[in-house]
Parts: sequence; C-alpha cells; structure tokens
Amino acid sequence: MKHITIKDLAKTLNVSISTVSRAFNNKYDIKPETRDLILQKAEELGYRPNPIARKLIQQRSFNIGVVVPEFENSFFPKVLMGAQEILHDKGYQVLMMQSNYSWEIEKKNVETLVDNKVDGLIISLTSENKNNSYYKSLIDQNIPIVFFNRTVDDIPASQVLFDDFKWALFATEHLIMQGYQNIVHLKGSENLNLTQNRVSGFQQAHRKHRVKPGKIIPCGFRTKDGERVAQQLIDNNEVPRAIFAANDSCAIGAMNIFKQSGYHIPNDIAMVGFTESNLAKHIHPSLTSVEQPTKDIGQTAANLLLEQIANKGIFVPQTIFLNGRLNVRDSSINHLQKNV
Amino acid sequence: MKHITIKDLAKTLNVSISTVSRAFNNKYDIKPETRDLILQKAEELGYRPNPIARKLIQQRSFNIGVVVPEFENSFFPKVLMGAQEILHDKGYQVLMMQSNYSWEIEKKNVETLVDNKVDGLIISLTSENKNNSYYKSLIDQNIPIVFFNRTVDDIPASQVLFDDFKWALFATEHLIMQGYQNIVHLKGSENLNLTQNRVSGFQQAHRKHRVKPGKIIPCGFRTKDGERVAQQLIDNNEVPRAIFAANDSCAIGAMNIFKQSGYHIPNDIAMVGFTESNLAKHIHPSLTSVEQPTKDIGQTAANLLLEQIANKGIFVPQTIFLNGRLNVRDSSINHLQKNV
DNA sequence: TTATTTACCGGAAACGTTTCCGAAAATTGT
DNA sequence: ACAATTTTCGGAAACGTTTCCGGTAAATAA
Repeated sequence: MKHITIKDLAKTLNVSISTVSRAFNNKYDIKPETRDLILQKAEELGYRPNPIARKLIQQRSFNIGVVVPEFENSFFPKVLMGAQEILHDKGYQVLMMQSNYSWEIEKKNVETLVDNKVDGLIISLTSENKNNSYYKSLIDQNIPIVFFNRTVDDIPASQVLFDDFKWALFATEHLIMQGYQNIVHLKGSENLNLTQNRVSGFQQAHRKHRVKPGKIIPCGFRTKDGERVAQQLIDNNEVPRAIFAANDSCAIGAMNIFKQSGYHIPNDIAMVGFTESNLAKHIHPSLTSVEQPTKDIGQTAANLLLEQIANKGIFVPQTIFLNGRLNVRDSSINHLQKNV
Repeated sequence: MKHITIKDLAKTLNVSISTVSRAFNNKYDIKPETRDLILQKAEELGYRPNPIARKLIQQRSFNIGVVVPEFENSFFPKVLMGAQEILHDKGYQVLMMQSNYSWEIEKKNVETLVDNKVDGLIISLTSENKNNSYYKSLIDQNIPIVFFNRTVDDIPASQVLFDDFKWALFATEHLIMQGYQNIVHLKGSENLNLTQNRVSGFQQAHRKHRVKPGKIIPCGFRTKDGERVAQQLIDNNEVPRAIFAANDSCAIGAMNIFKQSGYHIPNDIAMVGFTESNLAKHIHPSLTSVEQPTKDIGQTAANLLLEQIANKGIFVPQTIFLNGRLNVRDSSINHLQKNV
C-alpha cells in the first residue's frame, strides 16, 4: 500500500501530470469534464497533493504561524481563538507555538515557522530588546508579520495594541477617586513596553490628580511574584492602602498572602488587577480589573496580516489600538466613602 | 538580497553540493576541516538548510503535531508544556492545533499535520465515535500516534489515561462519607469515554456504600452548562444536597447560580469538581476537585511517542494510567458532621 | 615497489509538485 | 474550405535538498 502521487494518478487516467495539477489548482485552461474526472478518480484512489512539494516550488504554504509566550493564562488562548476564526475562514491553517517566556525558544520557534514557509506571522514577544534586530531582518526579507500587545519599537510592522498607558491611568484614577491615598504599583516584567506604559499611566494619574506619587515595586507577572512582594511588604511593615498590580495573576498572589496574614480586602487593602483573567469575577473578593478585548485583538491581527499578505510589498504598517473596559468589583470599593 | 541555497554555498567554497550536505548532516565521510570550513562560511552567509526540501526527500520533519480540543482551561496547556519539554530536548519542534470541540476541524488539523509529514501525533479527541475509522487508517499507514485522556476504543495505539472511573468513585465516596444523602452528578459531554467512566464511578460509589443511586443529569463541560442546569434544578425545586460535577467549569457555573439564589455552599449544597482548574483554590468557597497530573501526562505521552518513533514497525501499543489526587476544600465539607 | 584498503569527494538521480512554453485540437470567422 | 483564434493539453525545467554510486588520492599492507 504505497503512497500515491500525482504521477500514479496521471498514469491511471492517461493524462499528463500537468493536467492533474491543473485540475487540483482549478486553473482556467482545463476542460471542466476532465477536471471532474480527475478529481473523482483522485477521491477514489485517496490521492492528496503533497503540500511539501507544493511549498517547495511555490515558496508558500497557506499556513500562518503564531508565537505567544504562554497558554496558561486565558489571555493568549482567547486571542488565538479570534485569530484562528478569521484565518480558517480564508483557508489558512494556524500553527501555534509557545515560547515559554524564553526568547531563545521564541527565536527558535519563529525560525522553524519561517523555514517552513509560513505565509505570515502573528507574534507577541517575551521581551522587547533582545532580538529586535532579528525581527528587523525578517521584515527586510519581506515576511509579513504583525505584532500584538508585546511589540518592539521602531519597527516597520503592523501592530495591534492595547493602550496600556490609558487604562493604567483609568485604573489608578479609579483607586484615587475611591479615596485611597497610599497606592503602590506592582510592576510587570522588565523589557516590555507595556510594563513601562502601565507604570507611566500609574504615574500620570497621580500627577493629574495632584497627589503624592505612589511607590513602584518591581514584581512580575506570575502569582508567585505577587506572593513574594506581598510578603516583603508585610515583613517591612510597608503595607499600602491600595495596590494596582501589573496583572491579575500577580494581584491574586498578593491578595492571598494579605488575606492569610489577616488583612481584609478592600477594607485594609484595595486591589486592582489588569488583563481580566477567568479568576477575577470568581475570586473572593471579586477583583477589579482592566479587561482587554481578547478576541477582537486576535481577529484584528489576523485581518491585518491577511491584508499584508495580499498587498505584499506595497503595504504600509498600521498600528491599531483597541478599547478595553474597567470592570469594577468588590476588591477596590471603598465602603467607608472617605479618604483613607 | 536573494535567498541563499546550498548551491550558492557550494559554489563560493568550490565544493560540491553533496559535500555541503554532508557537512550539515554530520556524516562520517567528510574531513573535519572541510566540515568546519563549510559550517563557518554558512554562518557567515546566513545559509540555513531548507527544511521543506529536506522533508520532501526524507519524508520526515522532526516536527510533532499536537491536537487538543481547546486552550481555554488550563488543563490542556499544562499537558502541552510537559510534552513540549521532552520533545524540545530531543530536537523536535511542536506544532499545536486546537479543534475547538469540532471534529471537522480536528480532522482537518490532523490532515494538515500528516500532509506536512510530522513524525508523530499526540491527540486528545473531541468526540470518540465520529472519526474512529479515520484514526484507524492513520495507524495502518504506520503513523505514530498517542492519545491522551480522550481516546477511542479498540484501536491499536498507545494511550496515556487517567482513571476517571476510580477518581469519580473517590470523589463521590468523599461526598458520601461526609454524610450527604442526595447527591447528583452533572454529566459531561456525550460521546466521550471519560464521561461514561465518571458516571460509572459515581454509580459504583453508591453501590459500594449501599445508598440509593444518585440522579444523573446531562450537563456539559462549560460554565454556562453548569449555570443552566443549576437554574433548572432551582426552578424545578429539585436542588440536591450535594453535586459531583463533570468538571470544575461546570461546577463553578452551578455554584454561582446557587449562590445568587441564596443557597449557601457547602451548608445548603456541597460541591465537588473534576480536573483541578486554576480557579478551584481561589474561588469562594474553595472547590474540592480531582487533580490530574497534567505535566506528567504530557511528558508520558511524549516519551511514548518518541519510543514509538524509534521502534517504528515493531512497537506494541501501551496504555498507561497515571495517578491523581483529591483536593478536599471548603465546598464539600460537612460542618455539621452528620448525615444530611 | 606494487597491490589493497581507506578517506574523502563529485555527479546525478530522486522526492512530488507547479509553471512556462509550445503544440494539437476544437472553434470561430470569412 | 481555409485562416485565425481559442481551448485544452503534454513536455520539461525548476524548487532545494539527500543519497547512492563511483572515482581519485592518500595511506597502509604485502
């Protein structure tokens, strides 16, 4: 039971290889009857064109590569769903890889994808300044790329972004309006624009409302980062009145430690997270968080990429900002309704 | 700036194509000095062997395909992490695809992967009885496959499984031991062995302890399924004393509705979930759940697959069961310590 | 010294397609 | 009926590798 190729099919039908190829590619210069005949016989014999041979000669694959740092939080999966929806519709298959927050793996992943002649890439970086030049060279090679959320500066590529500055400002403003005075920010991973933007938004909110600048503490994006920092704050006797965390995981980690140590949320410490996680509305108390339009991000990125593939060569990079929402929940509400 | 091929490299070095190939494949019949020379020059010129051409002739890719129903719950991502870890170590790249609970997409995904000559497949099915024969034919074609968690009967393939029957029994037993009398099971998606196994475990627990068989209600795996069924129970005035749910999502959906309607958990209704989610320990009250060894599942599947690839042709399918853990939390504890 | 083995390398076929070019067959116009 | 198109098809080159087969030069054995 050998693998059946285009040659076999051609031979059994007494037509040329080219004709079979024409049938499968729906070319104009083939008689409809012979096309149908060929397709039917192919079905019968179980012939499927070998996409590798096709890729080799066409230098394209109808595959799109997606690389994200992780799949554990629901953020990236949800973005992926959005992208996949659009791409499947247009006949593309989606190959996904996770870099596990390592930019070596990230680069390796992107390289395999490129070597395998994906028609385009959708990427969210683990870190911005490490392989900046690598991505520049990819773009020079005319490979369509769109970045989302975690992107690099000064690069002529399309991007779909979330206005971290604005929403960090809103989130912080919310805390200020609730009357909290001593607010600290748990800062995300270094080397990411979004980290800096959230810091800036946090600061801007303080300036805007003319209150004393809140402290900024390096933390990270994972639950255990939040736990570690919370413990530090307790040990150093520096527990603030409110916390704006880099994301939900970190916020939740901190919350757990505080709760364990007898602090009440929000009465002792108010909390706000970022990038609405599944947990936010279920945890106790429910966590105020900034929600990103995950599905929309994926869809927009996919559309941008398709557009870029269509107009290869003559496209202009676009940067699209999408809107979010601040979901106010119990963790940040000041029940006393006065400054504390 | 054209794409540089093996020919170009050969020409600039005045060696034959074969020699360059030998250098990259680390063959025995090449002088070490020339190998180093070639490799160095390749680095310099930025030459990378085209894996597509290589695949075409070798009929293999050093890629492994993984297909799972979804990435939203953390279960599959965690399994993937485990598998990826092992496979990367052995020089394989991992291509992941999600079927989004549609077996048409699942089949399409598997087909692309196979067409692209992946060396093996790791699969968790969306449904068991739909494309059984399709997977049979793949195995007949000698394509290494290992299934995990959601698998098909009567198929000569390796599988890594979780003993759903046993752990459903344990979970139900736990509820019985806490003294709850009227327990119902929210049953998962149809067409899955694991669903039936969990049902059987639930029933067996009742038999074993000689208590009146608990009711079984078709539900599903998603939060909204749990919400829907909980609402039904309330409307029909059939709220049970305890619930063993098909999984955490469904359990949490039900919990929310019950809480909203003024029921207290566990004092009015006790709850147990399945497949420990991120939420379980953070939700209020924290949810008792059966934890699966996610990472271990992925690693075991990967190792099984590698073994099968190595001994292609002469392997015997193995079925490995991995152990879990029942995490007892607030949602199921009977504070009254008597039968209710 | 010559014969034999070993180390290293080049040529060419092969993998399974697509696509260009030209030619035969069918259709149209005169 | 014949020329001019148009439709349909076949042949062959190309994509970028790997691998088999053979050949030369160096190394070893006799």
